[in-house]
Amino acid sequence: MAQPAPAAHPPSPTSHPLPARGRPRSERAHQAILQATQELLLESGYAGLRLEHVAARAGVGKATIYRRWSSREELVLELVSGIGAPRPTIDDLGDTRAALVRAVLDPIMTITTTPFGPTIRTLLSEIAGSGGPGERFRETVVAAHRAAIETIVARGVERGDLRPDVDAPMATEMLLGPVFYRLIVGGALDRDLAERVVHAYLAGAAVPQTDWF
Amino acid sequence: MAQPAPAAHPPSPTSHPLPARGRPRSERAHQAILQATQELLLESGYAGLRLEHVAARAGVGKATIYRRWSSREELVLELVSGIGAPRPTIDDLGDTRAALVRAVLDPIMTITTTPFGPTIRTLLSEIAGSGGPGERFRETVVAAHRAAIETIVARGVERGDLRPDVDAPMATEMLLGPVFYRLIVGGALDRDLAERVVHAYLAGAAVPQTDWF
Amino acid sequence: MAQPAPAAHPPSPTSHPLPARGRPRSERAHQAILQATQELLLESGYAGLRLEHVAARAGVGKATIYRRWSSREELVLELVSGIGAPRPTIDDLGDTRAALVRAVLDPIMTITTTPFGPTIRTLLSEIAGSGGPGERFRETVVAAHRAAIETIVARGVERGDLRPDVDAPMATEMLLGPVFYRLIVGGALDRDLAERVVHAYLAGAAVPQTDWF
Amino acid sequence: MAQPAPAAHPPSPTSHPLPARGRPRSERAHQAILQATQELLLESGYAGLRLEHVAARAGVGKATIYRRWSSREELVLELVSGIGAPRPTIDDLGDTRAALVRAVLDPIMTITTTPFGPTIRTLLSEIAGSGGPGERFRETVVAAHRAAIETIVARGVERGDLRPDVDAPMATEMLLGPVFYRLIVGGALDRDLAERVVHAYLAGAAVPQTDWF
DNA sequence: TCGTAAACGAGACGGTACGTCCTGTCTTAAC
DNA sequence: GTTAAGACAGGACGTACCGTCTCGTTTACGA
Repeated sequence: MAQPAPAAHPPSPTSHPLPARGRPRSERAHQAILQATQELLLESGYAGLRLEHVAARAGVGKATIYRRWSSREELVLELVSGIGAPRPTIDDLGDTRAALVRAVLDPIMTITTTPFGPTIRTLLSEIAGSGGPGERFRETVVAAHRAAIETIVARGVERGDLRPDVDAPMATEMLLGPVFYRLIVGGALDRDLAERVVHAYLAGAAVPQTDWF
Repeated sequence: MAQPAPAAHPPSPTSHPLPARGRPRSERAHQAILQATQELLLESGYAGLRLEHVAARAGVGKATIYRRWSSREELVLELVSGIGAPRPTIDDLGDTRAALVRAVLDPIMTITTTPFGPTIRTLLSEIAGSGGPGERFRETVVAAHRAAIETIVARGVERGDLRPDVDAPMATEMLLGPVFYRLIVGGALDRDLAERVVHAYLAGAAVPQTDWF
Repeated sequence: MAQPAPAAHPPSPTSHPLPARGRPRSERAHQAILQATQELLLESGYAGLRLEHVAARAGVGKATIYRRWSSREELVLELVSGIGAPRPTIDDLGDTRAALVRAVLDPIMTITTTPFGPTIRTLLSEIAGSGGPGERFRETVVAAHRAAIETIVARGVERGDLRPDVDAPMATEMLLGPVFYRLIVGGALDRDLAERVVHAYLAGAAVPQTDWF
Repeated sequence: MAQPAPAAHPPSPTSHPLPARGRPRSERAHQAILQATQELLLESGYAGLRLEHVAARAGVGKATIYRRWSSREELVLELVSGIGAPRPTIDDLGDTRAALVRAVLDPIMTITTTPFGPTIRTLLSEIAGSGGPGERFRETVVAAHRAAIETIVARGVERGDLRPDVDAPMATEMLLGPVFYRLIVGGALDRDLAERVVHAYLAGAAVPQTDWF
């Protein structure tokens, strides 16, 4: 969840199997399109994004865009998928709390310090939908975060930091839920949020030593 | 958070100060527009909503729509704002846990059992934005939920059910965050979710009697 | 062909047969409508005339216009018909040439010195058409001119000023044709035109005493 | 004044200086638009002509029309300008009278036997106006007729058929005026009219050998 | 002195067309 | 075979008027 580099163009996964007939595709045009899309997405939002404007700003014909991506959705998703996986937080050193704070802070930093934050905001509706974009976002970004948090929780239990009966599958919802909540509803997205979320998650709200729950 | 009744048209905040010159606006047309919008929103999503189609289905001229709402956004937001406030949960009977479960379950039920669930999903990007629609949604729906939860938490503390040092302002984020998380990322939205969220929130994940946190 | 006074409202031809129940029609509104129509016709032409604007400028409801005239055409025609007949040129004193000049000059003066000139220009297409407006124009304005000219020609023949074999029915075409020609094609509309037309009409273009024609 | 062929699209006055970038304009669409305009103009008149209907009947997008003509007026005028110049009547064989009859008959035939007659009738108001359409009509159609008639008159004088002192500049008004008069006011437009106009113009109405004029 | 009834101003109504903009496809000449 | 350019058919946008209607108000007449 760091390098914003947009992936290479999909039709050539690794190498070019064909002997490459005719004029080769322009890498310059490809990058210019992605760059222009990025800018216009932030200026006008997803709903206001016009491929005609992308083409004009990139100095490219519209057909050159359609040759590479079949729709506005496809094009934008290539940008967002670049958010990638979080650094796996594998280099933990025995501090469960710190690891959780880092896991919460990671998406917060992506949202607030990279261009993908605003982009994601404008794409929320598409991500929430059941169509391709949402699926792709879930498979890449979300799955990575969930895996990281579940790893930390499992280690915390092993280590004796966390209750053995902790509801592990809910951990991601409890810890990242507040981040998404503020993404939608508003509110600060900063280190303080990460720390208070982790604290509340660990400490619990109920008076300890009671058994009414 | 129950009656979908759309508010009366905006220009009359409380009462009608003017003697009402000219032919009055047709309540029939007003309702037909909202009804058609509702239907088409669910059929095609927000991005696919065409005011021309709304007008046609409602049997109304386009001008009659624009006379009431300045944009597609405004129109749709009036629908969503109809979600209104949750039943205040003030009639609680001393059971803090049950009250919290109900507070979490309330938006879940709205999302899953009323037409506003799908509608909200398609409007997430607009709600997350800083424009008028998001503001309005926050002022009505969100504020009501936050108030309800903060009331329950305050009572819980008074009653001795909750820690005196509980991070009360974070309670809404911790409890509703998971609901928004699943709204975006996917996952069941049901009573089981509400109960597990409340349990995790109350119990905490950390091993009790420790003081490492 | 002088007094622009618009006729009284059509539904009461001479007297009021009904006992006149209800509020009587406002003469003030009637005049204001005609006045506003006149102004807007000159500002925007017939094609650009909007009854909505007429109503606004007259300070009148649209229904008040439709109560009196069934269409834009009807309203405008009432204005144009006010052009009326030429002064009959009956007071001639034996000078055929002067009478003809006056007959030609009369419509020229109407066109150039009254508001009906520009109005007629914008209505040419309607007048040329076979619909009601043209019919009305022909019955009133045109018929009067034709009658005046034919009277003068007949007297001229009696008097011995004009050839006995003159093509009398063509006289109107020959004398007023050039006026209409310039109305459409452009060119000065003044006394000089009238005099040259009459001169050419009387003298003929052919060399006299020949018999090749 | 015969071939209705509409001129090529305006932006290429003589030749195409640019290397013609992008897809070239479709000649097929161009002709379809003019054809549809022609038909609808005769069906509904100028005032009733709807570009939306033209586009539909031509099987063309509205933008394709606006790419070529900036307004309804422009489009229709291109049709009318197609009336073009009269056959120059230069091949005259010494018969001044016959040449004049032919010059008068030429516009009569255009009006009565081609689709441009009704078209011109509906456009009279526009032609009479000082705007672009009228200017264009005058520059093409009117100028050609005037030139033809003035040539005939000059030759007639040379030949000794016409008076040396004939008011040559008035000849066009005298000969074509009656045609325009009947176009507006009604009346037969046929060979008889042409012959009577020319006879009256040549013979003059006054008794010959008098000198009272 | 009062209804009663029609006209009044205002302006909303269901429509239709406007002229603009954008979509996704196609067609050109140049490379 | 790809490129930039730009025309293509289609369709929605938001605005402007059409001719009709529905309000609350005004103005006259006949009871």
